[in-house]
Amino acid sequence: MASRKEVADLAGVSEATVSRVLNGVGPIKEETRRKVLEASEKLGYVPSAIARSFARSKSGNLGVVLPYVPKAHLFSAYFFSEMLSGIGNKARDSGMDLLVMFRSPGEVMNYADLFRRQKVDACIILGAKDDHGELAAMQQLQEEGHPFCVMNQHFAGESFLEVDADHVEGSRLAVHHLTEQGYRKIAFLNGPDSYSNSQERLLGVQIGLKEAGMELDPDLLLEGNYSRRSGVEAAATIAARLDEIDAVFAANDRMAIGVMHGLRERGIEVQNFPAFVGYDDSDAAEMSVPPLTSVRVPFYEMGELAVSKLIHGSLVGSASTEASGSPSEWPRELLPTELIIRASSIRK
Amino acid sequence: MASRKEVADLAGVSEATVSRVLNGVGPIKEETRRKVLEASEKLGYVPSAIARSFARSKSGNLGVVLPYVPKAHLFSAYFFSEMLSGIGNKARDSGMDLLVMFRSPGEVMNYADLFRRQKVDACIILGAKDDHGELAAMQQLQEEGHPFCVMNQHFAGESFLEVDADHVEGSRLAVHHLTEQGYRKIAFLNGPDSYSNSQERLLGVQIGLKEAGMELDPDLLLEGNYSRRSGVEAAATIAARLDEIDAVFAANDRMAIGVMHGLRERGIEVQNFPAFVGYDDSDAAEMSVPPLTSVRVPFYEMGELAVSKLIHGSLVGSASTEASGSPSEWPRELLPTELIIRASSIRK
DNA sequence: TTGTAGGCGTTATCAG
DNA sequence: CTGATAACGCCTACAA
Repeated sequence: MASRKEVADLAGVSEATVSRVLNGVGPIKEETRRKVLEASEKLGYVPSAIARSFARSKSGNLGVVLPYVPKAHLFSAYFFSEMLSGIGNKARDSGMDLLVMFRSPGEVMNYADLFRRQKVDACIILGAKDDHGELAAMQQLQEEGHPFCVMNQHFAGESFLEVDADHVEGSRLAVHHLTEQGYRKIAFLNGPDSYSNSQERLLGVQIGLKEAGMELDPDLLLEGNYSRRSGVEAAATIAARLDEIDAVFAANDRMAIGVMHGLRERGIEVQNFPAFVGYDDSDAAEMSVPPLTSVRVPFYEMGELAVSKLIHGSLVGSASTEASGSPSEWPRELLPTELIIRASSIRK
Repeated sequence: MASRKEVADLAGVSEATVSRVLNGVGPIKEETRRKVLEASEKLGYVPSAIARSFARSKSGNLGVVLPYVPKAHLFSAYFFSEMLSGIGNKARDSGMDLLVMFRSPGEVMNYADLFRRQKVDACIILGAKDDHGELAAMQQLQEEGHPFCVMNQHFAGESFLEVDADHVEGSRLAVHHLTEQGYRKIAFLNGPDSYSNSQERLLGVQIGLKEAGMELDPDLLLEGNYSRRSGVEAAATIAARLDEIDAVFAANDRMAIGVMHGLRERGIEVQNFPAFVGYDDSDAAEMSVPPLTSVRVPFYEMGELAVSKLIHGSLVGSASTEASGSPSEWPRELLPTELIIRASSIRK
């Protein structure tokens, strides 16, 4: 493999000049540039990313932390592959590589070490929970001035850079869609309270009901864990009170589908199903029978946005990796959600 | 951030000794070790991964190339997230980090440059196609002696390190399951021929039919592109000849479900559906209505295996990153597939 | 068992 | 506009 020195020799210039040409830095005489490029081409020279990182003290990597994926599949693959694609494409445009890490079940991630070891210049955290260890790890990142972005989770009272969708509005839309059609007895199957997303959905549901002059019946508020199985389990409750329930709004598609399955298992026919609305508008919604009305979340765009913010904020790529912006610089702006209406929620 | 020199000073040893202790290299007096560890702990010293990479000329990264994910979602997110999890966990155990890259639509990947730039020490290629550019890129890798592994795609005549599942057997099992129950008019909806997986499925189908004293009716061999949509389209053909078809085997779950949807759209009732068998045993199979019989592929395990092979083969981690093994060292061993029987294929 | 010193391939600074 | 040259932080013979 050709070295830079060989290129320099062949081009009749110094190594420094080769470097400048290849990095497009500083003013270079056109002829010199051409000579260098030719020599480099001919020799098949490729600069070492490692050496460059070393010299610049920057890895050129964007870290992406993914949640632990248990057998139960609490998290939908759709969710993450969409976000990851968005992140990946945008990162590529910015010349960064993606370093992905899976959070492990027990272990509390020490995010700061990622930076200290210089494996990443910035990072995006997906599927975080609002628990003590997680919060502390992020606060440390913040204190040490490492650029990072949290997706799909809000930490109240903190000034983290966050990217999220408007789940309050998404949930309100879902409920409004139901009440508008005359459904009055709406059960809400939410996810665990430890995700801000769940709390936001609850709020949206309450707002939606209030708009229709109703309020959430505590008996009709159920909690699952975002897995299909938990939906199946919730179906037991729902089946038992089918006469007091005419619609079900679930906090994600997997649970909505789980409930449908559970009802079927109990011999309840589709025509006797309550109306259903899910959330995420994942593949599964489209594939479900009946096709599931669902709240679309722009995961892909959220991924892109997270990268843009990280880079655009001069948090990465600029000379100073110092402090991330102040709270006021990063107001919480939410991407819009949208209701996709399918057969499951249409009044028969 | 504490430097190694400070640690050395505090511990009263040389930097080299600090390095040895932290890397567990060479014989060290227990007391020295303790002193170094203490000093390092107290100062919060964290060695720079970049500098280490530089000194060792190894990035410590395992590259994972993912296919382009089009809007059409030809590839199932399930498929990749499972493989990625398997790869990720195993890689972590081996102290490697994952560098993921998305293939872009037009561009022919130059895999070799990844290595030349030293971004990765080894790489795993997912969702490769058997086309000219792809093959050439891999041959180059092979020639230059870079360790890599191809998953889910076989390149005949090449001696690449490959990890795949036994799709011939998986397909045979699917067909056998159908013929065993007396289904005789079996339509096969395959994927594009440019994936070896499709070819293997076809072979398995032929074997399965032959075992039952039948053979594949060319009119009942359909081709989709692994997307749900292509299944919906195939449903047109199937619906038109519903009297000549009593079972459908699709090369993946998405297409199987697409066919079901297509039939429903045409007003065909579930009780008049042909038997269905899908492939991959993805989430969707379980969520489908009726639940879809499918061939389980151990994607997670395949991911783990790929990493093991790459590492175990001393292809990575050892001093020599020279040639990858000879063909005979890497015979094509296939992970077992398994038929998961659900309602869709049970004789009513 | 430990210290010394050379080298890894770039970038960046400073002269010229 | 271009050429020297000093870091960069760690690993690893080699020497002691």
